[in-house]
Amino acid sequence: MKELQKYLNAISPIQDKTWDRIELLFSEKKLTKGAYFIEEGETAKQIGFLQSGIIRAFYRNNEGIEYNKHFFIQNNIIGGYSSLVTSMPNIIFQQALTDCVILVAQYAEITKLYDLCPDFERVGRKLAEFYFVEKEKREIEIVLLEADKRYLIFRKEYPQLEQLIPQYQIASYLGITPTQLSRIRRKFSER
Amino acid sequence: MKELQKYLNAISPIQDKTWDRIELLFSEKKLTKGAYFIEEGETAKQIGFLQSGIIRAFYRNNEGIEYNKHFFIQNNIIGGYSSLVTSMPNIIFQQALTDCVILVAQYAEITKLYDLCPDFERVGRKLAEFYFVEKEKREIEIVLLEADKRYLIFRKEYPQLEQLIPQYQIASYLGITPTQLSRIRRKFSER
DNA sequence: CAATTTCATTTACATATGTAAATAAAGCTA
DNA sequence: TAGCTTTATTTACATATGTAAATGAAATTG
Repeated sequence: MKELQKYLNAISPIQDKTWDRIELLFSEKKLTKGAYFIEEGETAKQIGFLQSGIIRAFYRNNEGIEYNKHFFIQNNIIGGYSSLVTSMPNIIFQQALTDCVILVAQYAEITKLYDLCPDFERVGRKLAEFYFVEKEKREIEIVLLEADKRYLIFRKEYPQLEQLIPQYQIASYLGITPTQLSRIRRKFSER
Repeated sequence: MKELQKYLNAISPIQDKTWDRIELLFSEKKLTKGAYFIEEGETAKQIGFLQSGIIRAFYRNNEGIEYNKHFFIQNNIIGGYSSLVTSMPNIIFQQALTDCVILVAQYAEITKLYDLCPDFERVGRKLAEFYFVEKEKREIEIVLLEADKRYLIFRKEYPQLEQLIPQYQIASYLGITPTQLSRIRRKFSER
């Protein structure tokens, strides 16, 4: 719990009594490798905080081809934001790539608390803004940079991850096939 | 002004007296073709509502290569959202592709009004959420679809635009060269 | 209207990436 | 540990896209 408090406080300061209320909303839950935090067809209801483990957020098209939109690592908020705010079924799913421990809260409870604690609502808004900026950056990377450059950015952004998850998950994040990632890796190791 | 009121009301209802205050913040401004609403290096201060004309939002990298992130058409909000919320210099610029008439307000005045009118703040929040969802959709398109499919989506999304702006602007939106767009267009017209 | 500039298309070639199948390596399980 | 399954790499070929330069068409301007 301590880590969640630290995380929220770093975004925007929250009062101690606000934290007392927040704490009550979250409870610990375990996800084993391969299990889903958000599944196909569901409408998102919960929000989480990843205490340990790795989760991927991904999209799957009609032909079953998947694209990894994002990897979540320790001490980050998880949950289907678009689905939460639109109340439409998820099109982005979230799955544990390793065993995970998460803190889970009902999103409806969170928004209720927004009404009572403006300092907490500010955290929520800033978080959304931060995600927006991140997304803008990634969109530009995807269009303007080639896969080898994006691979280097991935390694910088997630230094630990490369050892922990399969190559084909990384390829999917980069928007290329495992074949192509293999070629890129060979190219870099040859020098 | 009427159109702006309609636009905001459609997102979330605003009271008449709230609208009276909003109206005071906006004033009309003209942009001639080629002029910038947001320029390089600046930090965004203003927000606008496009009454007529076309504006492109684009990114330019170190080598001067540009990527059109978005086209704004009539009756849409414009402005450098990321820069407004982070107070960092713009990395996305906005330029008129045709002569434009816009309504302009100081963003600081807008946020001040949020404090007074919760119904207006709700509009702001919903708008941000809507943008977020749009972005998620576009990210998926870019990674998962090939240029010819994205071209068809562009034509559906902006039916009028193809006649009004140069092909190379469209190519830049699709993340390809004018050469490649030309090939794609030929492919479609051959059938 | 002629000249100039801007834009779109085409051409030829190079490269990045995809697909499908084979092989190699690593990890898991009975 | 042996055998099975999953994952990673390699190979051969096809295709999408890029680059650079030439050409053609359209728009603009003096």
